[in-house]
Amino acid sequence: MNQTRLSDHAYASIVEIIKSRELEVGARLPAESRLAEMFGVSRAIVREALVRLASDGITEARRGAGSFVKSRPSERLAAFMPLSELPSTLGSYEVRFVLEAEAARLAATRRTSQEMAHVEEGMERLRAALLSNAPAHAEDMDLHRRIAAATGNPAFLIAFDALWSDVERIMRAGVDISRSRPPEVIATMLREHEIVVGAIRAQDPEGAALAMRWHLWEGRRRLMP
Amino acid sequence: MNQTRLSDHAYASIVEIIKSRELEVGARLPAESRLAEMFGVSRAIVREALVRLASDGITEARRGAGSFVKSRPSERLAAFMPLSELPSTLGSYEVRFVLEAEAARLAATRRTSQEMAHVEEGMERLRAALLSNAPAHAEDMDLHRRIAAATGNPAFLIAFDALWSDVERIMRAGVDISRSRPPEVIATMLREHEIVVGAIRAQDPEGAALAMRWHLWEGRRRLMP
DNA sequence: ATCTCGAAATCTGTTGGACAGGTTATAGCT
DNA sequence: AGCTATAACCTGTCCAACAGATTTCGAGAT
Repeated sequence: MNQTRLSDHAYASIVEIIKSRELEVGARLPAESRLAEMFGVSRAIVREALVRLASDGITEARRGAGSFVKSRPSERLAAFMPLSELPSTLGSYEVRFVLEAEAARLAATRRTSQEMAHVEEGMERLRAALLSNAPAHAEDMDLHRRIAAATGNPAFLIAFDALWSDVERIMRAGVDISRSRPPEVIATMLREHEIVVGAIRAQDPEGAALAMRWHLWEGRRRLMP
Repeated sequence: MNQTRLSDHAYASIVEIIKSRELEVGARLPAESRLAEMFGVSRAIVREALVRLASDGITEARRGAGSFVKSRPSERLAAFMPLSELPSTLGSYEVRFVLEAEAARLAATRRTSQEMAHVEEGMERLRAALLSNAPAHAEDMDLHRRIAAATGNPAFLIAFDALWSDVERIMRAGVDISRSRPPEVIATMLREHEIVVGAIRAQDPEGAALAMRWHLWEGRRRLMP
Protein backbone atom coordinates (compact mmCIF):
# COMPACT_ATOMS: atom_id res chain seq x y z
CA MET A 1 0.00 0.00 0.00
CA ASN A 2 1.39 3.36 -1.01
CA GLN A 3 -0.88 5.74 0.85
CA THR A 4 2.02 7.85 2.03
CA ARG A 5 1.73 10.84 -0.21
CA LEU A 6 1.93 14.22 1.47
CA SER A 7 -0.61 15.59 -1.00
CA ASP A 8 -3.16 13.12 0.36
CA HIS A 9 -2.73 14.70 3.76
CA ALA A 10 -2.88 18.18 2.27
CA TYR A 11 -6.12 17.23 0.49
CA ALA A 12 -7.68 16.14 3.76
CA SER A 13 -6.35 19.22 5.56
CA ILE A 14 -7.88 21.60 3.04
CA VAL A 15 -11.20 19.79 3.27
CA GLU A 16 -10.94 20.18 7.03
CA ILE A 17 -10.28 23.90 6.67
CA ILE A 18 -13.38 24.35 4.52
CA LYS A 19 -15.47 22.40 7.00
CA SER A 20 -14.13 23.79 10.28
CA ARG A 21 -14.02 27.43 9.24
CA GLU A 22 -17.39 26.98 7.63
CA LEU A 23 -16.30 28.57 4.40
CA GLU A 24 -19.35 29.22 2.29
CA VAL A 25 -19.60 28.47 -1.40
CA GLY A 26 -17.63 31.15 -3.23
CA ALA A 27 -15.29 31.89 -0.33
CA ARG A 28 -11.62 32.19 -1.11
CA LEU A 29 -9.14 29.71 0.28
CA PRO A 30 -5.78 30.80 1.69
CA ALA A 31 -3.17 31.18 -1.04
CA GLU A 32 -1.17 28.14 -2.11
CA SER A 33 1.96 29.54 -0.50
CA ARG A 34 0.09 30.22 2.73
CA LEU A 35 -1.33 26.69 2.78
CA ALA A 36 2.14 25.33 2.11
CA GLU A 37 3.63 27.01 5.14
CA MET A 38 0.57 26.10 7.22
CA PHE A 39 1.07 22.41 6.43
CA GLY A 40 4.86 22.58 6.44
CA VAL A 41 5.15 21.30 2.87
CA SER A 42 6.16 22.77 -0.44
CA ARG A 43 3.84 24.58 -2.77
CA ALA A 44 4.02 21.74 -5.29
CA ILE A 45 2.40 19.41 -2.75
CA VAL A 46 -0.40 21.89 -2.11
CA ARG A 47 -0.91 22.22 -5.84
CA GLU A 48 -1.27 18.46 -6.27
CA ALA A 49 -3.96 18.51 -3.60
CA LEU A 50 -5.71 21.53 -5.13
CA VAL A 51 -5.72 20.00 -8.60
CA ARG A 52 -7.46 16.95 -7.17
CA LEU A 53 -9.92 19.11 -5.22
CA ALA A 54 -10.72 21.02 -8.40
CA SER A 55 -11.24 17.84 -10.40
CA ASP A 56 -13.50 16.59 -7.62
CA GLY A 57 -15.59 19.73 -7.98
CA ILE A 58 -14.91 20.99 -4.47
CA THR A 59 -12.80 23.99 -5.39
CA GLU A 60 -12.20 26.13 -8.44
CA ALA A 61 -8.98 28.01 -9.18
CA ARG A 62 -8.97 31.36 -10.94
CA ARG A 63 -5.62 32.43 -12.23
CA GLY A 64 -4.36 35.52 -10.44
CA ALA A 65 -7.30 35.56 -8.06
CA GLY A 66 -7.06 32.44 -5.91
CA SER A 67 -8.86 29.18 -5.24
CA PHE A 68 -12.51 29.30 -4.28
CA VAL A 69 -14.96 26.90 -2.67
CA LYS A 70 -17.25 25.51 -5.35
CA SER A 71 -19.25 23.05 -3.26
CA ARG A 72 -19.00 22.32 0.45
CA PRO A 73 -17.35 18.93 0.93
CA SER A 74 -19.06 18.50 4.28
CA GLU A 75 -22.33 18.27 2.44
CA ARG A 76 -21.23 15.55 0.06
CA LEU A 77 -18.10 14.15 1.56
CA ALA A 78 -19.03 10.58 0.79
CA ALA A 79 -18.22 10.94 -2.88
CA PHE A 80 -14.59 11.66 -2.08
CA MET A 81 -14.04 9.05 0.58
CA PRO A 82 -13.30 5.40 -0.12
CA LEU A 83 -16.37 3.44 0.81
CA SER A 84 -14.12 1.05 2.66
CA GLU A 85 -13.32 3.78 5.18
CA LEU A 86 -16.97 4.25 5.97
CA PRO A 87 -18.89 1.96 8.31
CA SER A 88 -21.23 -0.82 7.17
CA THR A 89 -19.21 -2.52 4.47
CA LEU A 90 -20.98 -4.78 1.99
CA GLY A 91 -23.55 -1.96 1.95
CA SER A 92 -22.74 -1.46 -1.71
CA TYR A 93 -24.51 -4.74 -2.39
CA GLU A 94 -27.74 -3.25 -1.06
CA VAL A 95 -27.47 -0.52 -3.66
CA ARG A 96 -26.53 -2.97 -6.37
CA PHE A 97 -29.72 -4.96 -5.72
CA VAL A 98 -31.91 -2.12 -6.88
CA LEU A 99 -29.51 -0.45 -9.28
CA GLU A 100 -28.46 -3.49 -11.26
CA ALA A 101 -31.81 -5.21 -11.17
CA GLU A 102 -33.31 -2.15 -12.82
CA ALA A 103 -30.39 -1.98 -15.24
CA ALA A 104 -30.99 -5.60 -16.24
CA ARG A 105 -34.69 -4.89 -16.71
CA LEU A 106 -34.05 -1.88 -18.92
CA ALA A 107 -31.29 -3.65 -20.81
CA ALA A 108 -33.76 -6.40 -21.68
CA THR A 109 -36.24 -3.92 -23.10
CA ARG A 110 -33.96 -1.40 -24.77
CA ARG A 111 -30.76 -3.14 -25.76
CA THR A 112 -29.56 -2.75 -29.31
CA SER A 113 -28.07 -5.73 -31.09
CA GLN A 114 -24.68 -4.08 -30.78
CA GLU A 115 -25.06 -3.70 -27.02
CA MET A 116 -26.21 -7.32 -26.83
CA ALA A 117 -23.06 -8.43 -28.66
CA HIS A 118 -21.03 -6.44 -26.17
CA VAL A 119 -22.73 -8.23 -23.29
CA GLU A 120 -22.19 -11.64 -24.94
CA GLU A 121 -18.51 -10.82 -25.36
CA GLY A 122 -18.25 -10.01 -21.65
CA MET A 123 -19.99 -13.29 -20.86
CA GLU A 124 -17.47 -15.19 -22.99
CA ARG A 125 -14.57 -13.56 -21.19
CA LEU A 126 -16.04 -14.39 -17.81
CA ARG A 127 -16.60 -17.98 -18.89
CA ALA A 128 -13.01 -18.32 -20.08
CA ALA A 129 -11.64 -16.84 -16.87
CA LEU A 130 -13.81 -19.00 -14.63
CA LEU A 131 -13.09 -22.22 -16.53
CA SER A 132 -9.35 -21.60 -16.41
CA ASN A 133 -9.74 -21.36 -12.64
CA ALA A 134 -8.13 -17.91 -12.59
CA PRO A 135 -9.30 -15.00 -10.43
CA ALA A 136 -12.26 -13.72 -12.40
CA HIS A 137 -13.53 -10.76 -10.41
CA ALA A 138 -12.33 -8.29 -13.05
CA GLU A 139 -14.26 -10.11 -15.77
CA ASP A 140 -17.24 -10.46 -13.42
CA MET A 141 -17.43 -6.73 -12.78
CA ASP A 142 -16.85 -6.01 -16.44
CA LEU A 143 -19.85 -8.09 -17.45
CA HIS A 144 -22.04 -6.29 -14.94
CA ARG A 145 -20.78 -3.02 -16.35
CA ARG A 146 -21.61 -4.05 -19.90
CA ILE A 147 -25.14 -4.83 -18.79
CA ALA A 148 -25.41 -1.39 -17.21
CA ALA A 149 -24.17 0.09 -20.47
CA ALA A 150 -26.80 -1.85 -22.43
CA THR A 151 -29.53 0.29 -20.85
CA GLY A 152 -28.40 3.11 -23.11
CA ASN A 153 -28.60 5.38 -20.08
CA PRO A 154 -25.16 6.65 -19.03
CA ALA A 155 -26.46 7.52 -15.57
CA PHE A 156 -26.44 3.82 -14.71
CA LEU A 157 -22.76 3.68 -15.58
CA ILE A 158 -22.05 6.76 -13.49
CA ALA A 159 -23.72 5.23 -10.45
CA PHE A 160 -22.17 1.82 -11.01
CA ASP A 161 -18.68 3.25 -11.42
CA ALA A 162 -19.10 5.22 -8.21
CA LEU A 163 -19.39 1.93 -6.35
CA TRP A 164 -16.64 0.34 -8.42
CA SER A 165 -13.73 0.59 -6.01
CA ASP A 166 -15.72 -0.85 -3.14
CA VAL A 167 -17.17 -3.70 -5.19
CA GLU A 168 -13.69 -4.54 -6.44
CA ARG A 169 -12.32 -4.54 -2.91
CA ILE A 170 -15.06 -6.84 -1.70
CA MET A 171 -14.69 -9.20 -4.64
CA ARG A 172 -10.92 -9.37 -4.36
CA ALA A 173 -11.26 -10.13 -0.67
CA GLY A 174 -13.60 -12.96 -1.60
CA VAL A 175 -11.07 -14.35 -4.05
CA ASP A 176 -8.34 -14.19 -1.43
CA ILE A 177 -10.43 -16.00 1.13
CA SER A 178 -11.58 -18.91 -1.00
CA ARG A 179 -8.43 -19.32 -3.04
CA SER A 180 -9.33 -22.66 -4.52
CA ARG A 181 -12.96 -22.65 -5.54
CA PRO A 182 -14.65 -25.99 -5.84
CA PRO A 183 -15.90 -26.74 -9.37
CA GLU A 184 -19.53 -26.67 -8.34
CA VAL A 185 -19.19 -23.05 -7.17
CA ILE A 186 -17.69 -22.10 -10.50
CA ALA A 187 -20.51 -23.84 -12.35
CA THR A 188 -23.07 -22.06 -10.18
CA MET A 189 -21.55 -18.63 -10.77
CA LEU A 190 -21.46 -19.32 -14.48
CA ARG A 191 -25.06 -20.46 -14.55
CA GLU A 192 -26.28 -17.43 -12.62
CA HIS A 193 -24.68 -15.05 -15.07
CA GLU A 194 -25.94 -17.05 -18.03
CA ILE A 195 -29.52 -16.78 -16.81
CA VAL A 196 -29.21 -13.00 -16.59
CA VAL A 197 -27.64 -12.70 -20.01
CA GLY A 198 -30.17 -15.12 -21.44
CA ALA A 199 -33.08 -13.06 -20.16
CA ILE A 200 -31.60 -9.92 -21.68
CA ARG A 201 -31.09 -11.79 -24.94
CA ALA A 202 -34.70 -12.98 -24.85
CA GLN A 203 -35.86 -9.43 -24.04
CA ASP A 204 -37.54 -10.62 -20.87
CA PRO A 205 -37.44 -7.61 -18.48
CA GLU A 206 -38.91 -9.23 -15.38
CA GLY A 207 -36.81 -12.35 -15.81
CA ALA A 208 -33.65 -10.30 -16.19
CA ALA A 209 -34.39 -8.22 -13.11
CA LEU A 210 -35.22 -11.27 -11.03
CA ALA A 211 -32.17 -13.21 -12.22
CA MET A 212 -29.90 -10.29 -11.45
CA ARG A 213 -31.35 -9.83 -8.00
CA TRP A 214 -31.02 -13.52 -7.27
CA HIS A 215 -27.46 -13.60 -8.57
CA LEU A 216 -26.43 -10.66 -6.40
CA TRP A 217 -28.08 -12.19 -3.38
CA GLU A 218 -26.26 -15.49 -3.89
CA GLY A 219 -23.01 -13.64 -4.50
CA ARG A 220 -23.42 -11.80 -1.26
CA ARG A 221 -24.08 -15.05 0.56
CA ARG A 222 -20.97 -16.59 -0.94
CA LEU A 223 -18.95 -13.70 0.48
CA MET A 224 -20.64 -13.53 3.86
CA PRO A 225 -22.66 -16.65 4.66
CA MET B 1 -14.52 28.01 -17.61
CA ASN B 2 -10.91 27.58 -16.62
CA GLN B 3 -9.87 24.69 -18.83
CA THR B 4 -6.49 26.25 -19.34
CA ARG B 5 -4.44 23.97 -17.17
CA LEU B 6 -1.70 22.06 -18.87
CA SER B 7 -2.21 19.18 -16.47
CA ASP B 8 -5.72 18.71 -17.86
CA HIS B 9 -4.18 18.13 -21.25
CA ALA B 10 -1.54 15.85 -19.75
CA TYR B 11 -4.30 13.86 -18.03
CA ALA B 12 -6.08 13.33 -21.32
CA SER B 13 -2.83 12.51 -23.09
CA ILE B 14 -1.91 9.82 -20.58
CA VAL B 15 -5.39 8.33 -20.87
CA GLU B 16 -4.89 8.32 -24.62
CA ILE B 17 -1.54 6.56 -24.25
CA ILE B 18 -3.11 3.84 -22.13
CA LYS B 19 -5.94 3.39 -24.61
CA SER B 20 -4.02 3.63 -27.90
CA ARG B 21 -1.05 1.50 -26.89
CA GLU B 22 -3.46 -0.92 -25.31
CA LEU B 23 -1.51 -1.04 -22.08
CA GLU B 24 -2.87 -3.88 -20.02
CA VAL B 25 -3.65 -3.65 -16.33
CA GLY B 26 -0.34 -3.80 -14.48
CA ALA B 27 1.70 -2.37 -17.34
CA ARG B 28 4.18 0.36 -16.49
CA LEU B 29 3.75 3.85 -17.84
CA PRO B 30 6.69 5.85 -19.18
CA ALA B 31 8.55 7.64 -16.40
CA GLU B 32 7.36 11.07 -15.31
CA SER B 33 10.41 12.73 -16.83
CA ARG B 34 9.86 10.85 -20.08
CA LEU B 35 6.19 11.86 -20.21
CA ALA B 36 7.23 15.44 -19.47
CA GLU B 37 9.50 15.63 -22.48
CA MET B 38 6.93 13.79 -24.61
CA PHE B 39 4.31 16.43 -23.82
CA GLY B 40 6.78 19.32 -23.77
CA VAL B 41 5.90 20.31 -20.21
CA SER B 42 7.62 20.17 -16.85
CA ARG B 43 7.59 17.19 -14.56
CA ALA B 44 5.40 19.01 -12.05
CA ILE B 45 2.61 19.18 -14.63
CA VAL B 46 2.88 15.47 -15.32
CA ARG B 47 2.78 14.83 -11.58
CA GLU B 48 -0.43 16.85 -11.19
CA ALA B 49 -2.00 14.72 -13.90
CA LEU B 50 -0.70 11.47 -12.39
CA VAL B 51 -1.97 12.37 -8.92
CA ARG B 52 -5.43 12.86 -10.40
CA LEU B 53 -5.21 9.63 -12.39
CA ALA B 54 -4.23 7.79 -9.21
CA SER B 55 -7.07 9.33 -7.22
CA ASP B 56 -9.42 8.33 -10.05
CA GLY B 57 -8.21 4.76 -9.69
CA ILE B 58 -6.76 4.56 -13.21
CA THR B 59 -3.10 4.39 -12.24
CA GLU B 60 -1.08 3.51 -9.19
CA ALA B 61 2.38 4.88 -8.38
CA ARG B 62 5.02 2.82 -6.63
CA ARG B 63 7.90 4.79 -5.26
CA GLY B 64 11.10 3.93 -7.01
CA ALA B 65 9.41 1.61 -9.46
CA GLY B 66 7.11 3.74 -11.60
CA SER B 67 3.43 4.33 -12.31
CA PHE B 68 1.30 1.39 -13.34
CA VAL B 69 -2.07 0.94 -14.98
CA LYS B 70 -4.61 -0.05 -12.35
CA SER B 71 -7.76 -0.11 -14.47
CA ARG B 72 -8.26 0.64 -18.14
CA PRO B 73 -9.93 4.04 -18.48
CA SER B 74 -11.51 3.09 -21.78
CA GLU B 75 -13.57 0.50 -19.97
CA ARG B 76 -15.01 2.85 -17.40
CA LEU B 77 -14.69 6.26 -18.89
CA ALA B 78 -18.12 7.37 -17.77
CA ALA B 79 -17.00 7.93 -14.20
CA PHE B 80 -14.60 10.60 -15.33
CA MET B 81 -16.88 12.38 -17.73
CA PRO B 82 -19.58 14.87 -16.76
CA LEU B 83 -22.95 13.25 -17.35
CA SER B 84 -24.01 16.40 -19.16
CA GLU B 85 -21.52 15.61 -21.93
CA LEU B 86 -23.08 12.23 -22.52
CA PRO B 87 -26.22 11.66 -24.55
CA SER B 88 -29.68 11.01 -23.12
CA THR B 89 -29.96 13.75 -20.52
CA LEU B 90 -32.60 13.43 -17.80
CA GLY B 91 -31.42 9.82 -17.68
CA SER B 92 -30.27 10.44 -14.12
CA TYR B 93 -33.94 10.57 -13.14
CA GLU B 94 -34.38 6.99 -14.24
CA VAL B 95 -31.67 5.97 -11.81
CA ARG B 96 -33.10 8.16 -9.08
CA PHE B 97 -36.45 6.37 -9.35
CA VAL B 98 -35.01 3.11 -8.14
CA LEU B 99 -32.16 4.45 -6.06
CA GLU B 100 -34.08 7.01 -4.02
CA ALA B 101 -37.24 4.97 -3.74
CA GLU B 102 -35.20 2.21 -2.12
CA ALA B 103 -33.38 4.77 0.02
CA ALA B 104 -36.71 6.13 1.26
CA ARG B 105 -37.91 2.61 2.00
CA LEU B 106 -34.80 1.76 4.01
CA ALA B 107 -34.78 5.13 5.74
CA ALA B 108 -38.31 4.44 6.94
CA THR B 109 -37.29 1.12 8.45
CA ARG B 110 -33.86 1.87 9.79
CA ARG B 111 -33.63 5.58 10.58
CA THR B 112 -32.40 6.57 14.01
CA SER B 113 -34.07 9.46 15.80
CA GLN B 114 -30.98 11.53 15.10
CA GLU B 115 -31.17 10.83 11.37
CA MET B 116 -34.89 11.66 11.46
CA ALA B 117 -34.10 15.03 13.06
CA HIS B 118 -31.59 15.63 10.29
CA VAL B 119 -34.25 14.93 7.69
CA GLU B 120 -36.75 17.20 9.44
CA GLU B 121 -34.19 19.98 9.49
CA GLY B 122 -33.68 19.60 5.75
CA MET B 123 -37.45 19.72 5.29
CA GLU B 124 -37.63 22.97 7.27
CA ARG B 125 -34.93 24.54 5.14
CA LEU B 126 -36.68 23.52 1.95
CA ARG B 127 -39.98 24.91 3.27
CA ALA B 128 -38.35 28.24 4.17
CA ALA B 129 -36.68 28.50 0.77
CA LEU B 130 -39.82 27.62 -1.17
CA LEU B 131 -42.08 29.96 0.83
CA SER B 132 -39.67 32.86 0.35
CA ASN B 133 -39.98 32.20 -3.38
CA ALA B 134 -36.20 31.84 -3.74
CA PRO B 135 -34.46 29.28 -5.94
CA ALA B 136 -34.68 26.17 -3.78
CA HIS B 137 -32.94 23.48 -5.82
CA ALA B 138 -29.99 23.41 -3.41
CA GLU B 139 -32.28 22.80 -0.44
CA ASP B 140 -34.26 20.28 -2.50
CA MET B 141 -31.20 18.21 -3.31
CA ASP B 142 -29.96 18.53 0.24
CA LEU B 143 -33.18 17.04 1.60
CA HIS B 144 -32.93 14.13 -0.80
CA ARG B 145 -29.36 13.63 0.33
CA ARG B 146 -30.37 13.61 4.00
CA ILE B 147 -32.90 10.90 3.24
CA ALA B 148 -30.22 8.85 1.51
CA ALA B 149 -28.04 9.33 4.58
CA ALA B 150 -30.85 8.15 6.85
CA THR B 151 -30.52 4.65 5.39
CA GLY B 152 -27.33 4.31 7.42
CA ASN B 153 -25.74 2.82 4.30
CA PRO B 154 -23.02 5.10 2.89
CA ALA B 155 -23.21 3.37 -0.48
CA PHE B 156 -26.48 5.22 -1.15
CA LEU B 157 -24.68 8.51 -0.60
CA ILE B 158 -21.86 7.44 -2.90
CA ALA B 159 -24.27 6.63 -5.71
CA PHE B 160 -26.38 9.73 -5.12
CA ASP B 161 -23.36 12.01 -5.08
CA ALA B 162 -22.13 10.50 -8.33
CA LEU B 163 -25.30 11.83 -9.99
CA TRP B 164 -25.07 15.13 -8.08
CA SER B 165 -23.63 17.35 -10.77
CA ASP B 166 -26.13 16.23 -13.36
CA VAL B 167 -29.13 16.51 -11.05
CA GLU B 168 -28.01 19.98 -10.08
CA ARG B 169 -27.63 21.00 -13.69
CA ILE B 170 -31.10 19.75 -14.54
CA MET B 171 -32.69 21.40 -11.52
CA ARG B 172 -30.97 24.71 -12.11
CA ALA B 173 -32.10 24.63 -15.71
CA GLY B 174 -35.64 24.08 -14.44
CA VAL B 175 -35.38 27.09 -12.16
CA ASP B 176 -34.12 29.22 -14.99
CA ILE B 177 -36.92 28.19 -17.31
CA SER B 178 -39.82 28.77 -14.95
CA ARG B 179 -38.41 31.78 -13.21
CA SER B 180 -41.63 32.79 -11.49
CA ARG B 181 -43.34 29.72 -10.12
CA PRO B 182 -47.05 29.94 -9.48
CA PRO B 183 -48.01 29.47 -5.80
CA GLU B 184 -49.85 26.23 -6.51
CA VAL B 185 -46.69 24.65 -7.90
CA ILE B 186 -44.80 25.64 -4.76
CA ALA B 187 -47.54 24.18 -2.59
CA THR B 188 -47.47 20.96 -4.61
CA MET B 189 -43.70 20.56 -4.36
CA LEU B 190 -43.91 21.18 -0.63
CA ARG B 191 -46.70 18.65 -0.17
CA GLU B 192 -44.87 15.97 -2.15
CA HIS B 193 -41.82 16.29 0.03
CA GLU B 194 -43.90 16.36 3.19
CA ILE B 195 -45.56 13.06 2.28
CA VAL B 196 -42.18 11.42 1.82
CA VAL B 197 -40.82 12.80 5.08
CA GLY B 198 -44.05 11.92 6.86
CA ALA B 199 -43.84 8.29 5.73
CA ILE B 200 -40.27 8.05 6.95
CA ARG B 201 -41.31 9.62 10.24
CA ALA B 202 -44.17 7.11 10.55
CA GLN B 203 -41.76 4.28 9.65
CA ASP B 204 -43.91 3.28 6.71
CA PRO B 205 -41.50 1.72 4.17
CA GLU B 206 -43.90 1.11 1.30
CA GLY B 207 -45.48 4.52 1.71
CA ALA B 208 -42.11 6.21 1.68
CA ALA B 209 -40.96 4.36 -1.43
CA LEU B 210 -44.19 5.08 -3.25
CA ALA B 211 -44.23 8.75 -2.24
CA MET B 212 -40.64 9.20 -3.36
CA ARG B 213 -41.28 7.54 -6.68
CA TRP B 214 -44.36 9.65 -7.25
CA HIS B 215 -42.53 12.83 -6.26
CA LEU B 216 -39.67 12.13 -8.66
CA TRP B 217 -42.09 11.31 -11.43
CA GLU B 218 -43.96 14.57 -10.93
CA GLY B 219 -40.68 16.48 -10.71
CA ARG B 220 -39.61 15.02 -14.00
CA ARG B 221 -42.91 15.99 -15.57
CA ARG B 222 -42.53 19.54 -14.29
CA LEU B 223 -39.15 19.75 -16.00
CA MET B 224 -40.15 18.04 -19.22
CA PRO B 225 -43.93 17.85 -19.67
C1' DA C 1 -15.22 63.98 -0.11
C1' DT C 2 -15.61 61.08 -4.04
C1' DC C 3 -14.42 59.13 -8.28
C1' DT C 4 -11.02 57.43 -11.61
C1' DC C 5 -7.02 55.45 -13.04
C1' DG C 6 -2.69 53.27 -12.79
C1' DA C 7 0.77 50.93 -10.30
C1' DA C 8 2.04 47.78 -6.67
C1' DA C 9 0.98 43.69 -4.26
C1' DT C 10 -0.89 39.22 -4.62
C1' DC C 11 -2.00 34.92 -6.67
C1' DT C 12 -2.09 31.00 -9.87
C1' DG C 13 0.39 28.50 -13.65
C1' DT C 14 4.67 26.77 -14.99
C1' DT C 15 9.67 25.81 -15.25
C1' DG C 16 14.28 23.84 -14.07
C1' DG C 17 17.24 21.90 -11.04
C1' DA C 18 18.25 19.34 -6.97
C1' DC C 19 18.31 15.58 -3.53
C1' DA C 20 16.45 11.67 -0.66
C1' DG C 21 14.91 7.20 -0.55
C1' DG C 22 13.11 3.46 -2.85
C1' DT C 23 13.36 -0.39 -6.97
C1' DT C 24 15.24 -2.65 -11.00
C1' DA C 25 18.76 -4.15 -13.92
C1' DT C 26 23.40 -5.13 -14.82
C1' DA C 27 28.08 -6.33 -14.51
C1' DG C 28 31.35 -8.69 -12.08
C1' DC C 29 32.72 -12.29 -9.01
C1' DT C 30 32.55 -16.94 -7.37
C1' DA D 1 25.21 -20.78 -13.86
C1' DG D 2 24.15 -18.57 -9.71
C1' DC D 3 24.83 -14.89 -6.54
C1' DT D 4 25.83 -10.26 -5.08
C1' DA D 5 27.03 -5.51 -5.09
C1' DT D 6 26.53 -1.57 -7.49
C1' DA D 7 24.98 1.51 -10.91
C1' DA D 8 21.01 3.29 -13.21
C1' DC D 9 16.47 4.58 -12.77
C1' DC D 10 12.16 6.16 -10.59
C1' DT D 11 8.99 8.52 -7.46
C1' DG D 12 8.41 11.91 -3.71
C1' DT D 13 9.66 16.25 -2.22
C1' DC D 14 11.71 20.88 -1.94
C1' DC D 15 13.41 25.40 -3.57
C1' DA D 16 13.86 29.54 -6.30
C1' DA D 17 12.20 31.91 -10.00
C1' DC D 18 9.27 34.12 -13.58
C1' DA D 19 5.05 34.96 -16.55
C1' DG D 20 0.42 36.32 -16.70
C1' DA D 21 -3.92 37.53 -14.47
C1' DT D 22 -6.44 39.84 -10.73
C1' DT D 23 -7.15 42.48 -6.70
C1' DT D 24 -6.04 46.27 -3.89
C1' DC D 25 -4.83 50.68 -2.81
C1' DG D 26 -3.24 55.18 -3.12
C1' DA D 27 -2.43 59.41 -5.88
C1' DG D 28 -4.40 62.68 -8.52
C1' DA D 29 -8.44 64.80 -10.69
C1' DT D 30 -13.07 66.42 -10.10
